Amino acid sequence: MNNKVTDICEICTCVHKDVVERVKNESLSDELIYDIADFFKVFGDSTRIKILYALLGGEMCVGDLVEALEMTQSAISHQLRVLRQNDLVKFRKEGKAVIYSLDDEHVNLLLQQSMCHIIHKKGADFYGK
Amino acid sequence: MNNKVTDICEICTCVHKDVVERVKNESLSDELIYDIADFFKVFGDSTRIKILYALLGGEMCVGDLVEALEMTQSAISHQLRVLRQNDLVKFRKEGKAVIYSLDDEHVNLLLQQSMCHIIHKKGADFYGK
DNA sequence: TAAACATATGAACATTTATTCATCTATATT
DNA sequence: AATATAGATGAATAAATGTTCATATGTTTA
Repeated sequence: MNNKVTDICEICTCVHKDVVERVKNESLSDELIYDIADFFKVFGDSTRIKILYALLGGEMCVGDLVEALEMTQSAISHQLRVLRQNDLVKFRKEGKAVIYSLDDEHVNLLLQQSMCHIIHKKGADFYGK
Repeated sequence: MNNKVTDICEICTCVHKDVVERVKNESLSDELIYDIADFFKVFGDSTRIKILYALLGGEMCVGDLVEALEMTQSAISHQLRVLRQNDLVKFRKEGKAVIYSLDDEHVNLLLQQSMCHIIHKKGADFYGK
């Protein structure tokens, strides 16, 4: 098969019209779809997960994160920006330091849930090293 | 600054030892971190979100998805593989057709939650087109 | 005011990832 | 058995993403 988006209907015959019709009617706006995907994308990076998990324990300045996660200051800072832009962390300034904390109640819930899910599924050890 | 991972401790002085110590002790295994990030990564693509959302309404064959989402059969099939590999969808064969459905109770919950979250935050319209 | 420090950021580079194209497999129909 | 159909998949390409390097900004201290 070689479906162009424009001529799917004529070529593909294994179609349940009622199902397709219903799904098309109930479809979400493209904008919402992208927002949902982007939301998850933020959680889809190990550095950001580490940062978020660290902040679950309380606020931390950038230097703390750099040392605790053993990564460069630049890498941490770039990822903090992503988290900021998506309203997952907030910050306050204290002299030279910038102190970050979780911004969102949902974050906690979401991380806990996903960990339960994964641990349950893979039987992974919770704490490591 | 120019932090190498190996010499962070000597260079960076804005560090709260107690905090760093605690975070290091409570850190998750690298494996679990990657599993969590990978888990979210699966939801971080608009095509996969569309497929999952479509399947929330009930099982569908590949051809139905192709037509409903107006994408090529190949693109749909590739993404179904990702969803399969992550145990988010299951399938049964019926003649030539392969019929997919959601595999996991969590998926429903997670999608609903994230949508609520985003709609709440952005005030987006739920249904679109 | 100059120097030091904590953090942020732009550009470059490397890696990952999604889609397309072509082809392959398996089932069904003639 | 030959042909048609539904779906899967490998390779190639284009786009997105994360890290590093170098440098900029803003605050504090000497």
